[in-house]
Amino acid sequence: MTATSYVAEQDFKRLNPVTVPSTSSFGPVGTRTFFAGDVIYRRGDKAMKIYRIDTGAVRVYRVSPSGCRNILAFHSAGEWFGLEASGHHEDYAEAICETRLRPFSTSGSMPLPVSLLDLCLRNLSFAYVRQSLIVRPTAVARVAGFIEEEACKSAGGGPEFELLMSRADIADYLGLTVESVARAFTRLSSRRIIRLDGRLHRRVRILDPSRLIVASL
Amino acid sequence: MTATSYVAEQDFKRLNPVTVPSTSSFGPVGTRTFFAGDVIYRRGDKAMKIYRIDTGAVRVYRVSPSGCRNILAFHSAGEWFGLEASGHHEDYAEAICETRLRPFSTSGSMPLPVSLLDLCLRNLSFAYVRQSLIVRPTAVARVAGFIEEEACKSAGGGPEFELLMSRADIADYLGLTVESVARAFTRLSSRRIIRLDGRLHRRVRILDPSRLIVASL
DNA sequence: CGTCAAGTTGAAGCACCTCAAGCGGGGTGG
DNA sequence: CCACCCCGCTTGAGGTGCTTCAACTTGACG
Repeated sequence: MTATSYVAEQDFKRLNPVTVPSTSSFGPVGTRTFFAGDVIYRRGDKAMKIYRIDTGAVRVYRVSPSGCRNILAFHSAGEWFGLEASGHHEDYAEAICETRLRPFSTSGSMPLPVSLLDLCLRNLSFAYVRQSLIVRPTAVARVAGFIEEEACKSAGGGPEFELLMSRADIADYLGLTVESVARAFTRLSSRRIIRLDGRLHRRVRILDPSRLIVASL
Repeated sequence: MTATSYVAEQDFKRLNPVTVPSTSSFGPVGTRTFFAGDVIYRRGDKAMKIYRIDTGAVRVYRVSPSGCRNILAFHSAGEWFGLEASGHHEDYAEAICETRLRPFSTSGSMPLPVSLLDLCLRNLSFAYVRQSLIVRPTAVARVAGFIEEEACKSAGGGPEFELLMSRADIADYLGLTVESVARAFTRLSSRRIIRLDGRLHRRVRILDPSRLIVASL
């Protein structure tokens, strides 16, 4: 179980053209833009805001005492994250691609456009789904379940969609190694259950939804 | 019905700063008693109440499409459970041993003695802890982490405590088989990190806390 | 064209799972 | 009272699948 290096995508970010974070007058706090690998908050930071994703995607993770990164959740457009029980963040949040966020202060008197309880229940529900993913016995089952999940989130159930996250991110989310994830993808691909295309093989087309479900059991 | 009543040492001061008024002041809802294996609610039941545990312990689980039981959480004295996002329960709840509960209606006009948001945040926090447990690579690491967790919850960090749940429960919680859990226990035991005693070897004494931590990494 | 990052593939080793058998305590019935 | 059964736990042997380490491919960028 190798600890993944997080330096990688930050280097990648430096190659991207730098744009000024737009401070459009949207509500009490403006929109902020992040690039792949940018840190949104760190463990230990004061938790005073919650964030809504306009475009892009975010990974929320913790680092175990042994140094392994453990991704708790991927959040994509329309979702909220950043709510903490205590006054400080217990985890890290990073953009996995170009991402526009709207922060909302939780301490201010400004009314929030979302119920904190609903938000929390939704994230709890996500957590339970992930738990049922991780305990699946084989790597193929976990990856197949992950693909189903992403298909629902990204494409509204449509057959084709783009994975925003790297294989390493998926591995740290599913509790597998990068190699096992890659092998699971190729196995599903060679069995004609999915097809992989595009840059870094991150474009997924589900060819046989019913066999994908069978594979995920 | 097996009247196997494991009388748990309760000190329910720890997690909840909320003080619960006596049942009488809350009118219609009283205390209910369950025995080991009794069902508290089922998947599909209308979710109209939340429950506070007075004494005993509860397992909350789901059943995967493939028929595997997946335990999401163990709750013990002082903790709350049963809150659902939708109007129906997505999971099952059963008593692990003799358990006294206080149900509180969430729909009534009666004020609740606990913040639903706090409750939800706490359960989310539990879920994240469990996730970091499950992804640990080896069976010994998972079981060691589980023992630490239970020591904190049951004995307030004390060196000796009683496991309320069976090895099968632990297995379904950690994503392992019963045999692997048993082997991990014996391994920790023969390495003099813990000692197992009592009925069904459920009494655990932590002999070497620091090596337990090392084993859990 | 060289470099680097991300992904894929191969080979060897080990950990977990499966199946099976063996304990041991508690409860039941003769 | 004692034998028996049942259930939970433990232990053993064999097979499978994941991890580890390593090499290779591909695409992007300068």
